[in-house]
Amino acid sequence: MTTLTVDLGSTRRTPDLVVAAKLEAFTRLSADDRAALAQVSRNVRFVEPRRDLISEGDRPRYVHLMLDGWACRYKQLPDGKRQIVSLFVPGDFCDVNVYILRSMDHSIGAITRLKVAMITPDEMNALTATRPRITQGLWWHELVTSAIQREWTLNLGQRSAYERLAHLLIELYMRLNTVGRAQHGRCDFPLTQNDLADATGLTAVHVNRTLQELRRDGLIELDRKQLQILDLERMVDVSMFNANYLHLDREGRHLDANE
Amino acid sequence: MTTLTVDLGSTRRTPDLVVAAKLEAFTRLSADDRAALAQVSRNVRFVEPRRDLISEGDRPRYVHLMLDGWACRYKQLPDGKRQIVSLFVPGDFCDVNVYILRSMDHSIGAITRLKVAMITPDEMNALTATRPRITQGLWWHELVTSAIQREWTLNLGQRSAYERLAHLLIELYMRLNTVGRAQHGRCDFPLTQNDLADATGLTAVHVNRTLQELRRDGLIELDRKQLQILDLERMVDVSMFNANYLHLDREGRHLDANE
DNA sequence: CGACGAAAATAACATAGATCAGGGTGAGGG
DNA sequence: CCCTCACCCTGATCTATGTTATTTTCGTCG
Repeated sequence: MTTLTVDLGSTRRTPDLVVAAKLEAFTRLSADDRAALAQVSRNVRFVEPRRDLISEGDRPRYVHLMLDGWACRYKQLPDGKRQIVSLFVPGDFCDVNVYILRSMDHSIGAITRLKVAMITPDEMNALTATRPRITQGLWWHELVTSAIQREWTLNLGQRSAYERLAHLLIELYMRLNTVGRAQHGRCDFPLTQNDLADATGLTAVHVNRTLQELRRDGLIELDRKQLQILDLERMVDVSMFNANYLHLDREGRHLDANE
Repeated sequence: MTTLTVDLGSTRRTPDLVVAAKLEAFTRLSADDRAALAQVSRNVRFVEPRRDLISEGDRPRYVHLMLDGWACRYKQLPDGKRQIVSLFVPGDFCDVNVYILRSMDHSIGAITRLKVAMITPDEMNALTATRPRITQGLWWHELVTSAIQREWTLNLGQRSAYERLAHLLIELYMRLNTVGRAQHGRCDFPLTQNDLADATGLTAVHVNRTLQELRRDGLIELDRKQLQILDLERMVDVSMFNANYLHLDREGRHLDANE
């Protein structure tokens, strides 16, 4: 993980292979590993914002891999309420193994325009059969995904609106940072206040009020889909953010506040 | 765990092998498969109520399998708040593959006295290398566990206290039913109102009031750790319960309301 | 450039659920 | 047999967040 110095020239380390960046948060990959990942990402599909990549009830046929753009998993209740249960950023896999199930119990929707790789079960099997580090990496990825889901449960169950939003912002910043899409406290942030409301179990009105509080307190700037975290340390503090659940603990790896 | 009262002759299908019952909700198992599961469950440990099976920060060394009793995953915040993020009932695995991680990001605590099998990574590998149906079953189990975690997110984010509690009660009833520990709307229910509060993100006071509403509305009886669901259909209705996320959809299998 | 729709902001008011402060009850243990 | 401790229950009050409704800003597209 190389650090960047100047605020801006933000060269992306692996513009073409975010997945590799993601898995390398856990394990080192060989050139062959990277080639295998690239190989498996050839079958690409684009999804327009606000369209579903896959809908509740569909039979899952592929493993999806986010190459670019943001997406969300969501569930809808008969009374119309919607909960975003998780978010996908570049480098995230949807569900290694989903195709075991008969039908999706939730939908996956595009937030921005999406570039996704569609990987067949056969390709997945070939990958895991021949590339043990990737296999390990995928298991790690699944474990982290579960850990994030648990943290969201905690977030919704126990944190106030203010803490909850701060926590979500840090999490996303951290996740983007590990794939080289966030530095110096700054990252793209395409969620609308409505999306944030659906993700945090709050109202859009209250999200609006609370974001303003965060701004007033000098913690963040958020404007035109750009997030700037002004004081990460205080953000971590007020939201009781503990990064252990992201399991970014490869040997020799460490995150540094201004990275 | 001995069964209760009169009511009916509730014969348990697989008293000694709950896991098998669980996995058979998804796939058929051969006699050899069952033998392998029994084999791997030899190394047993007991945990007293309110003690941790494993604590946040510990390095995970085994896969745990619940042979008897109830447990919960929980996370604690620096300000003392506690969230139960999931519940384990007999037949549940803790985390196939956890041992990949350096340290636990949450604790697992016993609710009742617990009988757990401790399975080593080697044993797991041997199991998955030789028993493909079990391997498939374990993947299914992991997918269902994730789906439950997402449903909890939805539950906390969008349902009212009344709906939320009703939903949780049905889920647990269903899960117990698939391993033969619940029939005719009745099952053991060892959670205190405090536990329920920690699991639903409510106050114990409000859980109390809400349970009384559920009783008043003729939906449940809950007394001395025994739950009776009086009107499953209405419960499903008011809580907007949709069983699809449990993926109990093996061919030829179906749940029936009074089972 | 103007105009239209989506997103953000504001304000007044309503309420589910939290908080606080007790009181009651029943099962196990000495 | 009574004590005790955990659990359950109750009532009064408070507040974080929801609701409804309207206005303002912004980005895009003709």
